[in-house]
Amino acid sequence: MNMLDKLNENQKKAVLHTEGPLLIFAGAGSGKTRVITHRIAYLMEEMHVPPWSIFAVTFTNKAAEEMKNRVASMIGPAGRDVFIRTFHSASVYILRRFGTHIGIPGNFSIFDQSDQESVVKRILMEMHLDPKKIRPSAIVSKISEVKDRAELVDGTDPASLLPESYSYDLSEIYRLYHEELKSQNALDFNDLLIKTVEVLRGSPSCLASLQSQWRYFMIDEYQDTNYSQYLISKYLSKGSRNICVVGDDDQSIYSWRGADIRNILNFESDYPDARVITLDRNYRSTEPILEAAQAVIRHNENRKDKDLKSEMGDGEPVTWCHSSNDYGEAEFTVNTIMSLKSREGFSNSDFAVFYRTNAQSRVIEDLLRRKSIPYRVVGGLRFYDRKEIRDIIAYLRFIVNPLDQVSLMRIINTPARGIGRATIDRIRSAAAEKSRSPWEVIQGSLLTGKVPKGLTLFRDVMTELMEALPGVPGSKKLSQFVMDIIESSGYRENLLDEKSAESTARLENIDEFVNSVYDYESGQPDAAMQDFLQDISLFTTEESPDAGQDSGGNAVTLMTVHNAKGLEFPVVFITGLEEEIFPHRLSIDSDEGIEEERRLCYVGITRAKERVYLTNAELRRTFGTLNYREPSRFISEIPGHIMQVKSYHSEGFSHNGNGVFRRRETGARKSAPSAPYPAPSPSPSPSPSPAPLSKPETGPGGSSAYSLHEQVLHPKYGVGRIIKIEGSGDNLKLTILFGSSSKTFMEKYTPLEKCP
DNA sequence: TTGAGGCTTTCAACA
DNA sequence: AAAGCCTCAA
Repeated sequence: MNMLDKLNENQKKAVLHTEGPLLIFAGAGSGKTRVITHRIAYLMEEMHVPPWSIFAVTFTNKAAEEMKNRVASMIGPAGRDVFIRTFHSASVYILRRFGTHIGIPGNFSIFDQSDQESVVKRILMEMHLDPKKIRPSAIVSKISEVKDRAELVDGTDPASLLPESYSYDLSEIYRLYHEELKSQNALDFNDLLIKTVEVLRGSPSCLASLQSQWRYFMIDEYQDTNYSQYLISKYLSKGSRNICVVGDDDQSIYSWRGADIRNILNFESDYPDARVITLDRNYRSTEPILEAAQAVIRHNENRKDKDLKSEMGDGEPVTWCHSSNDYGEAEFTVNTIMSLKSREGFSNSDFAVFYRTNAQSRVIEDLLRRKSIPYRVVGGLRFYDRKEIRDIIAYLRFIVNPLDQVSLMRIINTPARGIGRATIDRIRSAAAEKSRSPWEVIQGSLLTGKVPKGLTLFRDVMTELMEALPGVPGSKKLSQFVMDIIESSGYRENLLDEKSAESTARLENIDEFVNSVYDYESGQPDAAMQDFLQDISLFTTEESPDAGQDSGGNAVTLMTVHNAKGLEFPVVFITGLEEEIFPHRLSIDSDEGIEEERRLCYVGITRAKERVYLTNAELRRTFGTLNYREPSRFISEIPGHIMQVKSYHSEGFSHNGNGVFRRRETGARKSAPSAPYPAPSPSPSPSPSPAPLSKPETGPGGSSAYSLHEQVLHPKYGVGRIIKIEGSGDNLKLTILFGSSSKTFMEKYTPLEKCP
């Protein structure tokens, strides 16, 4: 078997150690994923372990998908039967199978942060507290923080963990919150893990059945596991003891989500017979990049000392570029991208631009767009977070789980059907009085007095849909069902009537959503609607299907540094390296905070294979106002002699055009920047090479069966003339002129007839 | 009850 | 700068 030939000594040892506990300390770029995938392949090929006996968890869906693909490409399609998921997704799997043992029906809703906030907001109002003074999001994060804590999972009264001395009773809110979730048959993200622990602890038969199913465990990014995740790994692997964890304390960046670094540091005391293997040869970054990254991370006090060695040889030094403002920073970034493309043959997909907060992406996006460089934004406003998608999902969620009031309240008057606050209050009080759920009140017509027409309509439409819910696998296509909802709820018609650029975009997104349902059902023909909903609730870092200008793949990648974890790119820009941005203002007051920011910076730099550009802007617009920012301390932690220093002065005006950023004369800033930083030497700005011609737009309706100016018959609007054709395939859109007004339709939804 | 327009608040990272 | 909340006229 030459599978092992491509591995170095320690990697090989890690692959060959299949029985008993194993801890792999894997430095950045040391081939961690390679080891995990080879280990899985080795287990299957050489040890003849069946794929379904292997349990692997990674940190993101993306990483899980990637790992599946890599395993499949090594050993063929059987690799796809290995259980590779995120912890949350594995928990949903376990809860679906065994949740009923602890009273959780399979059709539970999963509440994300905004769902949690609306629950809390209502509780606050019922307690006569002002949601404007006490922010629901703050309460939600306190609740979540407590639920991440080991003590709670181990059965301590939550009230004792909640901070006191507030003007309100936090533990009362906490209690009501959970009562509310229970009554709505909903779980939040923390619950998924906590309830899974409960199942494993409380039901020996469930545990035994899972332990006999899974015999080999691999936990990636172990430094970022929280206590519940630690317990889930521990219980599941207790039978076989074949647990392999992989991690790097320097890359722990999720302590704010309850990640507990002690899990990895205590592994050896948990498993005294554990084998420990360290991977410290870096196969990703050139020497100067690795040097700079290590120079930064060495400033952390609280870490295991280690030294990574680059196997990639010498390269270009890391560049620091100081700009006068955020617009200039973006200009420098985009100019450098263009110049590397034309002079050194890099292509768009070789570049990644990182930032600390999502809001920073805008300036860079603007400039990329202006220069016609295709880009994609990973994370940020997720596709499933868009209003119209959330609305449709709320319909689905409510139909699957009629106790889900958060969803009900979202859709009851969306689109507008004349159900306002007064009616909703009446429903609520009737529900409370009769101890029924709001839907039971609506459904059973339990309201006294006259009922708005819209409510009766809503009741009838929803009842019909609930009866048509694809229950038996294969009875009705999920995608067809979703299309029915979009139609019969009036959602689609409402958007069609609006005819604005925005409503068109929304229709497009809804169409894209239907496509995603279609893809899902093709991949999993037996899945029920509840499976689909639960799966997509966990799918968050998925990039929007229509992000950027070009989905063709060759695009510059934009994302937060957090999102960059586990990825690599030839050229990396880390932007906004300023005090109060990166490190972030809210982390700056504590050593732990700063150290986590520093690890984040380390993660960012170590994503790069060949080039790193660190940038900061002196003047940045935040919340609509301009602020001066000092360069980040992390820049000063890189010795001047291994870094190339530039400064870039923006040409032209700022984005808002009011001259705030009027160009300074080059050299106007003669005074050296504050002491610890090497003085930026004015250097010619990278001259923008001729921008590569942007791809010509996909010709209108290349393969379409329709042609411009053709006459067609619409079932509702009658005969019209096609005046515009956009998109193609499933996205084909036709704008048709009826008399003096025009309407745009998605071709795939519209039964049009051609008129000869 | 609706929806336009004005005022306020918000941006930390994510499953 | 942009989203969300509130108010008020219709």
